[in-house]
Amino acid sequence: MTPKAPTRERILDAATDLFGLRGVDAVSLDLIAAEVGVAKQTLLYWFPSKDDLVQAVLVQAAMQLSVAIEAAIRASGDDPLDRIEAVVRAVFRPAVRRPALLGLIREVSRLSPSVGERFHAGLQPLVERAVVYLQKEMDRGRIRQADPRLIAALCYATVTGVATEPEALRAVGWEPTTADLRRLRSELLAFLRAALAPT
Amino acid sequence: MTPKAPTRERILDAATDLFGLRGVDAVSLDLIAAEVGVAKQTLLYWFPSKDDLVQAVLVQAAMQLSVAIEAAIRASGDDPLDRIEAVVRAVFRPAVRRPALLGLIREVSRLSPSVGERFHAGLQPLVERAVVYLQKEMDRGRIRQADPRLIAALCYATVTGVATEPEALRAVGWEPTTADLRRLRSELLAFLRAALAPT
DNA sequence: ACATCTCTCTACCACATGGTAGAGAGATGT
DNA sequence: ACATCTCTCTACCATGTGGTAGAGAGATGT
Repeated sequence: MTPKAPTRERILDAATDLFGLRGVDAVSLDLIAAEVGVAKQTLLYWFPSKDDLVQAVLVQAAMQLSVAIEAAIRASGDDPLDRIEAVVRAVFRPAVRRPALLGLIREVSRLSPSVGERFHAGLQPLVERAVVYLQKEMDRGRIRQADPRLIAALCYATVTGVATEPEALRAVGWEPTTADLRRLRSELLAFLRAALAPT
Repeated sequence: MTPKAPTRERILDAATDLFGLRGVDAVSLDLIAAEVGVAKQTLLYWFPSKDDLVQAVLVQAAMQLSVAIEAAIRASGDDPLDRIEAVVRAVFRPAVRRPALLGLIREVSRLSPSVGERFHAGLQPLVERAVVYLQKEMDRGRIRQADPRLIAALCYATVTGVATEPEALRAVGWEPTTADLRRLRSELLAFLRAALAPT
């Protein structure tokens, strides 16, 4: 039997999956508690309120994604398209292992402003760096000239959109098999490369 | 059966906005009733349950989008990139007038399977036509060679993603002004054109 | 041995929610 | 005038929710 992870961590993990999969509103503290195998009050001991739990979950998710992205950037080559591909792959990997991760991010917009605020602040440095980088590469002519901020948003929308909308993918006959997943990733990368390549 | 009672329509309209904006789970029947200015039981008279209301809202939204898209296609020229641009503009227009419309669609994935099923079935013909069209234009060499089904999904993800994630746009300094909206649309179109243009 | 601290539990509550029952008020058909 | 149909309402309920109060069980420090 695997060593029992600390209660707090197990709660965070279960909450991440459930929130990302079904949405924050649709998941009750009772459900999470049942999933973890503890009493609801144990949840409320570690996280004084549901909002606190949501916030903790978001902070952890943002951390994990940030770390994965930073690592991918450091390990990637110089060409901007290669670097972007590395980032997308880095985002895809955890998203596959835990499909709820990206779905979670989309929950942010409908949570209380304070929570969204903090999440936003946490990712801001990453966003700024990305924008600066895009601008620099555009100036160098290695990426198509455009508004780097909107390009960042568009890439983000494409990646998270396609990774979090199984409904849309099923509508075009896609299925969550390993093979289809690989095809999806490769088409996504080709799509982004084409969208960003200098004219 | 259902005469042109203004009440029913007003309920549908309010529900569309609220569901799309805050999510189905987060909007109570009481809230919708208050918004419309009737008693909750009046809602339950027109729509026997909340699920029925949700379904009706989705059907209406799908209809509106379908009609807008069909009209755009019919009115557009022959070039596939122009045609795609026309469709995107057609989707953007109602989405701006009523920001909740596209947000609503993203709710589908977490509703009861039966509701999702029906919605899916309603849009299926449109999707199939789009895929066939993309394939044909790829064969003609007027669109970049790729899997037409995944291309459809990717375009969908990009458009709805960017139209429904104010959070992501705010993160890059975007604001919902008319001017910024126009810039966003024009960048989005350039992005898609680049992504789809033949190599 | 005692006090304290950490962690989990049972028992309970106030409240919002979706939904039921049924009455009243006009309109409409005969 | 009467019956019926359509529409909206007030009153109420069963359930699930987030959250409180506080006790018990170990471990740890003195």
